[in-house]
Amino acid sequence: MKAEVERHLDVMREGSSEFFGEDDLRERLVAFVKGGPPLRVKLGMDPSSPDLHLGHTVVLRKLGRLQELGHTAIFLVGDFTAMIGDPTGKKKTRPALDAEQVRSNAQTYVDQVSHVLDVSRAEIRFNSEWMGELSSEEIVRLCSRYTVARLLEREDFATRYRDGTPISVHEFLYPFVQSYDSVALTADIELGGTDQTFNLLMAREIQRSYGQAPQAVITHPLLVGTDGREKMSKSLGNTIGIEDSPDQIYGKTMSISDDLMLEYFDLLGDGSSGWAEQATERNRLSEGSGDPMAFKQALARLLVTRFHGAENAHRAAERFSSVIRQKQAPDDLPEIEILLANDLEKGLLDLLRELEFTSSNGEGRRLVAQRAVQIDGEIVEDPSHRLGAGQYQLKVGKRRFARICLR
RNA sequence: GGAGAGGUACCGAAGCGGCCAAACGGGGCAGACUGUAAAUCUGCUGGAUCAUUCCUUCGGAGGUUCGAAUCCUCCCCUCUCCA
Repeated sequence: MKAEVERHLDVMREGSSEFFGEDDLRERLVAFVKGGPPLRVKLGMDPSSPDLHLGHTVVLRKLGRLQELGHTAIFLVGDFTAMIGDPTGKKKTRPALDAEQVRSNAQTYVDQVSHVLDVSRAEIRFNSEWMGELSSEEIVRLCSRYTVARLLEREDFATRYRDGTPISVHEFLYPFVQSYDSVALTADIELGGTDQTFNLLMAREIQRSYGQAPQAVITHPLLVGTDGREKMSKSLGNTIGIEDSPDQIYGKTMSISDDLMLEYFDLLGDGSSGWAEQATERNRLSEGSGDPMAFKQALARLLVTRFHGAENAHRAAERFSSVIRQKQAPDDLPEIEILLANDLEKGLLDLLRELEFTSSNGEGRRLVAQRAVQIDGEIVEDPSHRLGAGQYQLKVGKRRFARICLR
């Protein structure tokens, strides 16, 4: 009995950063193990960008594992909240989204989440469900439960206030809404990134003021983006997306720094078979021995496998080694047919733009001048180069290839 | 309501009548190096043409000037202090 409770707590702690309210939770766990109701575990996400990435999966995996222990996984889509725009960690006001955008993002979220979580057994909720109903009177009452001074304790607000960066009043509302979500869902546990600590803790107080037992809060370290600097985020363009192709996931993973790859391994690994096998190698690397490249390849394969299966992971690995390492064009490039106009020739710069390799002729000229453009393996020197009818292999930079047929 | 400060390219930030398509840093792209990297070094980084030149851009709209991102007027937005 006791061991069972500890087992649950261990899973909760694993890979986490901080755990608040553990003692209260233990009591509820004991009740659960004795046949009581499962704990309600909340994880909320804003459908502000349509794509989920590896950063989101850290916490999603945790939700999935708690689900496997028999608890209720609640995936909350913050469709109402997205219209406010989460100010967390932001240096300036985040643009609010319109209802249309939010709805379509929300739908793709649920689809994507199904890669990491058993959606059929989870409770999928939208906070517009209750927030849309809340009267102005109730909103004002909700706001009376917390003070401005306490909101300003938040690092991001404090910084912006001090630096004179604008803070709109509606941004103050965000943590209230998020807290109210916990009330509406009667959450026992809420998961989130460390950047959400404030919001998550505030929910405990709001729950208490509504006469509910406060939720436990488990925060997790933020996954650093592929740039190795900032947290992974779509707007910073440093993500590895759940919906990325096998080649993209593999290639992006290979491009991260050695330091970062260890962090990825630790945060993204879930102790399942493939990961466990690499654990000893991982320890060898942190001691300075071992083969970093082989390890990174293993990591890349594990990640591709998770989202696309072992078969695709194997193919991605092979393609990577021939295309990038041996600088060969991929052999399964689709051929693109382009019809020639009546002059029977096509200017290289126009062609590059049609393939969307460049966005202007200036950029094309630059690439030619930088000796980055190859046709059939030959570096092109002349930007005004013209191509007649025929088949060509085009290479731009390190990894942009095209097989074209001009007719 | 009063008094100041400010809005510059993807971001940060100089410029304050012509030499400004606009310094510098970051980011991005390319090349070298490498283990695929990272770090480092070099170059490029509004558009059309590349020979000159032309077009669009410095919150918005007007105006003054041969000529404005730079001066004037009005408007919009942000910040600070005081009420």
